[in-house]
Amino acid sequence: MKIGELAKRSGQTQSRIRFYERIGLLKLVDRRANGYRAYPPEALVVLNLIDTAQNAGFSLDEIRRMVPSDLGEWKHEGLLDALRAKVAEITTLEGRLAQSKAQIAGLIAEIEAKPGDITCKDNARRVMARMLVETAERS
Amino acid sequence: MKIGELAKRSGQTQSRIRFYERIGLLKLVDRRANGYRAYPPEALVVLNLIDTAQNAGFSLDEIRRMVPSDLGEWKHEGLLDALRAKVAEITTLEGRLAQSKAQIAGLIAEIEAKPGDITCKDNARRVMARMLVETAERS
DNA sequence: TCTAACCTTTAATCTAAGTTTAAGGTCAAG
DNA sequence: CTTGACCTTAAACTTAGATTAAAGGTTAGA
Repeated sequence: MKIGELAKRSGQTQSRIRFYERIGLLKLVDRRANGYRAYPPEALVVLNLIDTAQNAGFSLDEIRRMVPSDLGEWKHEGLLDALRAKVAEITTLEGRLAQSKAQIAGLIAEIEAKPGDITCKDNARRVMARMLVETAERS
Repeated sequence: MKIGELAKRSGQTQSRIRFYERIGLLKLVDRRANGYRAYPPEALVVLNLIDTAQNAGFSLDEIRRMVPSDLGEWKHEGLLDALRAKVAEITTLEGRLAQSKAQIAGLIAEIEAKPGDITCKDNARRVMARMLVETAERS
């Protein structure tokens, strides 16, 4: 399979596929006499794997460490550790997002609760004072 | 207040404070005769505000659009819209994270459920087949 | 043979949010 | 008057994950 076909079948750009090769992520490639890249069908599997892992939040660097690229010898214990670490990481991130969301929601409520008889400027001051309290609490 | 003091009191680096000024985020600054920057106390408030907003997940670009920098005229309706949009964005992100987490957790379970009588290589194939199914389902 | 579709390479460019470096001006103390 | 702390600028560099451009080689079909 030439790169154009692999690109079409994997849904990725040629430049991206060449980039993965350059950074040592996709080693499953040969060369024909004319210099063209020749991919075995497994290359499609690897590209899908990379895409899946990336969607799960792994960086290309992490993926390179996890995927053996020859597709047959997973350094199994390291992989499990990486997966568990990633779950923990996501959990942490979820906590931070929930906090941010609550903070913003609170701010919206604060702004909307404008007494109506005070000026916009005064409301701004009131809201700002509240935000600074939150900032102080966070640190 | 000179930049050194502002940096110390805000907990940010001088280069960062100059950078904020350069991109038009911190306009609350004067110059002394010698060329030194002179900050009013409110600059500290603005820096805290930027920090808070950034922690809530806003980009500097978004912050610039939201914060009027003269600290007294909030284009109120735009701010509320931005805040609501950010809450929606966080909610979307939370959904994606939950999905990723579930996917990884499933993968961990799959790997650990290795029958015990098959080889590591065969288990790799089994797990990979499973991952590719998930990839296909996602697209 | 011409042309269009493919393929190759290296190097530059992009975004975000800054940091670092180089070269130099200002100021207070001893 | 010199030393050290502080300030100035512009420009280059950083990371991640690519994309784009420039310049050129290969191949299939009419």
